[in-house]
Amino acid sequence: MKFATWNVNSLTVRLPQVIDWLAANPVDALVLQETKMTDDKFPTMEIGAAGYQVQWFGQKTYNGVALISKTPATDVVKNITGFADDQARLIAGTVNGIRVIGGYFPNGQALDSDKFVYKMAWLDGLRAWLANELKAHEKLVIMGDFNIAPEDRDVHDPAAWEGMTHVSPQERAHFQGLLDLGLVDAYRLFEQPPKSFSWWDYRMLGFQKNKGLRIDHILVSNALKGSVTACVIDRQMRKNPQPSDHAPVIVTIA
DNA sequence: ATGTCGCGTGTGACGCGA
Repeated sequence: MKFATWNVNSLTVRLPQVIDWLAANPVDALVLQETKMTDDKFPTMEIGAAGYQVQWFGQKTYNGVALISKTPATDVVKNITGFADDQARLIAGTVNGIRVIGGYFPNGQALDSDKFVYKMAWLDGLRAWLANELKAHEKLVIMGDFNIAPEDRDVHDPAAWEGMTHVSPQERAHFQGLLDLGLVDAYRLFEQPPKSFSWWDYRMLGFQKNKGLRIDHILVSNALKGSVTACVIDRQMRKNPQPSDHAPVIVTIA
């Protein structure tokens, strides 16, 4: 089985790339972030025509997530149960007996921002809910744009990022807290090229200079850990004429 | 270091978020 995550930075703009990508990468499930559209605008027909099922949850202008799958997702949940949120950031469903969760974690903007307070609260809410999800679903995958670079090796220039969001001790403690629930970072189960990133700023030739961060992650539950055979970042998609600032990440489970 | 995108407003430059 293959599962993937991709922050598309507007599904309106990126839909043709998503359709092409699915044709080239026939995954069992793909979660999208930053669809940036209300539910009435969601391109269900086009995704259906590509041979996929889809569940979606969006809002105007910002955020928005979707769960695309070969077989229909069941027991679908939108946002974190028990955490009141007016932003569309999470979708979960069961696909082929595996609980699949797609999340667009808050950015946080700056450490002294109200948005950072929200990010911390969202992460607290996620951890509490995820603990219950893991009790109910031994086989679980949570993936998405975490907006956290877990370690310095996930940052192109750790010194330049000191004092910024995505790399702070608080955020990294939250990432570790998720792992402590019984999850593992699938990408780090394998030897990977140094300076492997999943996001590059559109500005300042970020991609061309490989000035990026690894902030898009796939965490798998301990019950699945032994079956993971590969995890890769599809950097090629960042070379498209009109790319998202994020590349897809794909995990293969035997 | 903030040079790029995408969106919404409201017709076109600008503010916002990333």
